[in-house]
Amino acid sequence: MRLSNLADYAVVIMCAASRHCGGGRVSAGELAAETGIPAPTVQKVVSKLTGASLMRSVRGAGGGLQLARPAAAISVADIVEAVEGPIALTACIEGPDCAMDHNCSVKPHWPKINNALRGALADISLTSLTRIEEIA
Amino acid sequence: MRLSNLADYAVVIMCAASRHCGGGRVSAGELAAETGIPAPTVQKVVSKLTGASLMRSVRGAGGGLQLARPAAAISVADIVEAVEGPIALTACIEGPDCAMDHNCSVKPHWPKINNALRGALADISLTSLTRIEEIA
DNA sequence: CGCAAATCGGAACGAATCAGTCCAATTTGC
DNA sequence: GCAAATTGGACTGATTCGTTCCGATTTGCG
Repeated sequence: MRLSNLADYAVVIMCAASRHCGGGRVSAGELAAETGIPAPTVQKVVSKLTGASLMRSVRGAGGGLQLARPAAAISVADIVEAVEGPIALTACIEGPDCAMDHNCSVKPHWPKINNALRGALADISLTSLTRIEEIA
Repeated sequence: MRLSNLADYAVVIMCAASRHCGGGRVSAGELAAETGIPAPTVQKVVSKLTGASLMRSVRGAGGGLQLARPAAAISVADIVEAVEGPIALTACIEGPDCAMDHNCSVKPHWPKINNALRGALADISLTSLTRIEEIA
């Protein structure tokens, strides 16, 4: 019940990138300096984010990163899924690895729980995270 | 965004124990045979469950396990917290390990997300998991 | 009253995933 | 054409998770 540090970093990085979205492209080193995350780690997170088409990357001198979509259209659920894969609490949903399988009475109920969690995370968008005065 | 196998097993074990709750005590080996989980693993999960006062254990010959509370009063959130610790997506909530600390604009919003997730899990009780006909 | 069986509890080992770091490929600007 | 800058992927080390085994405790029976 605790997401990995990579996903945590991804949220912080996306939040920092949303501020520079209007200014165009931002380099990975710039994001590392602003977030305090080690530069190589930022690169790793960014690579996953671009792979999930959440960010757009421009290579070469003067290149950098920028959000692929408006900040309002990106939710925490999207970022978490991009870094940690699909939001599924149990592995038995995808493949039949559980020995019980047919006799497991709990199995049919997991999708309901997964949807509840995903919905809770989908309600949080990047704009709501940048609004620092809306905490209380 | 995926809970550990231990927590998954804990939910299945608690669900299996709830059926034997009326019959009194159940041995760990019995639960292992019904759930298909390796017996030693069941013991480990049970030890954590009893430590969290979710189950009551009786040692000695003829002993066994039983639910400490009615099944309706136990939620998935309780079981997950018992096995995996408090439901907190990020570690920065408890201790100041993040270098940003004061400048992190995302930090104040995590409790809201954590509460949303915990609420989603708290709505699922053991009785709702045993009701197999209420899936759809 | 002593013995034996059965059970829970904790500790140790191995494996897998995760976090962090480094180097190579590519592209733009001069 | 050259050089600088940046992304992308691959490797190493560490932490945590999962599994297994052994010991301590308690009850039932002879």
